[in-house]
Amino acid sequence: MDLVILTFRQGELAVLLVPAEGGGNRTRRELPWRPLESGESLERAAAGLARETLGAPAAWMEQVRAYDGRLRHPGDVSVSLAFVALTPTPESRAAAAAGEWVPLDQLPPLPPRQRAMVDDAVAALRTRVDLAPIAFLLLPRTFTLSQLQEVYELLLGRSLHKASFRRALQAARLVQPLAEWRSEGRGRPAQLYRYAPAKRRTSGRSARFEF
Amino acid sequence: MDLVILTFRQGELAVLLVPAEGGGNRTRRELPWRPLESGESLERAAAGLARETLGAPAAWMEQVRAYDGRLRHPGDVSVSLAFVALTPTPESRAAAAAGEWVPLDQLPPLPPRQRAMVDDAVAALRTRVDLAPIAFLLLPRTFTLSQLQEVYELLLGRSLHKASFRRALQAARLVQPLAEWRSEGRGRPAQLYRYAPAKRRTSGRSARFEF
DNA sequence: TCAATAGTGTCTGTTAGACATTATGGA
DNA sequence: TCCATAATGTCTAACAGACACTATTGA
Repeated sequence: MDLVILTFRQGELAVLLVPAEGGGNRTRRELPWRPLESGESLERAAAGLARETLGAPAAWMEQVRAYDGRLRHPGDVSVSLAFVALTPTPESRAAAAAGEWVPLDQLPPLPPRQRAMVDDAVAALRTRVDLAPIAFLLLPRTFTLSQLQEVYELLLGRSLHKASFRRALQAARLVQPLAEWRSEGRGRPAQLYRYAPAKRRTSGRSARFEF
Repeated sequence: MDLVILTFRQGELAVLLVPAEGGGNRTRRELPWRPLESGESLERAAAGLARETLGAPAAWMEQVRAYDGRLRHPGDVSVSLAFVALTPTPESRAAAAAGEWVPLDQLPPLPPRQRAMVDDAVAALRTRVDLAPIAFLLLPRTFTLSQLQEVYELLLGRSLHKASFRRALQAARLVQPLAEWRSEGRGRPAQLYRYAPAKRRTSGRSARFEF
């Protein structure tokens, strides 16, 4: 069982890597993983591994997929199961309990199976981003709309139109403005928001043929 | 490893069930499954099991997810991996090599873990139906647009507007009309089509908040 | 004053869905 | 003839994206 723990940090998606076990080269890093004990609940095992590595429970977890022996893995296991976990932006002072946040576009060489897991985890998020409020789980409790849009753009892999993004967000009634503003350098300070979903929309999306 | 093999038959989605092994009650049926041998490729094992059960290779396969011991399974395995497979509408004469097509809404009681697999397999299809041309894999080589719309409605779980469906289909340039018509009972005969994707569209779908 | 970012109002082209109408077979 | 289904044209409301503009801070 391997874990892809993701967060939003410094304008990028970052994954949590731990020092490779087995000694050897001391600079090598890898995804957190451990053998699955028989009879163990998958979700419980993944949640436990996340808590150990992160120092706190993950905000969200989901299975990604299973992998077989065709890609090399640091353990000599033939089948691995990958989970993806999300956690809010870590405070700069308190890093993870064990490990280091590495931006997705600065990944060191990983064992091939783990490299595939990272890619598949992000792809899995991408397919769920407009069906579940996962973007909010990557941000701190209060955030600016520009930060939120940045997360969506990272997850979707493309830039979004600002006015349209805010219109859709307002229509979805997902966030609540706070009486606080934050200055991020040069320009006008941004109002802070918090995630506060109101009521469900009756989706009503039609058949699309996007392939 | 368990297999959820689906097809479109008589206006419904149907799943392929085989007689339960282990003797016992001779009317019991279950999903096809077999233990995974260590070192075996997951995809290859699933494809082999599909070919044995179906008598022919499946048109498409994908992992669904892994399950643990919290739900009972006919084998005494603690962890199962479910795959979903699609196959075109079977000819009425030539049934599956081993097993029987059962409409999704007439499922007999299944082992709880397999019941969850069926639900998850359909849910997984639902999320992919507008991202991959899986609907065509459930139909025979030639089909009417009403049949195609019926498949989409079953996969999406809701009814679609006929004119809009055909407009979107035409814009996607996925099907080609044939010089054949088929009469389905009372009304005007329907033109037959075949799957013939032309060129890619540059998706361009924006951020949606459908939850 | 300038640069940079936040936030909003208006316009327009696209499109999903409603509605109506024609086409064509079987009963 | 009537009915059921196929297939298509037109209209409208909704909306994504473009554009422009105002607001508010730091340099």
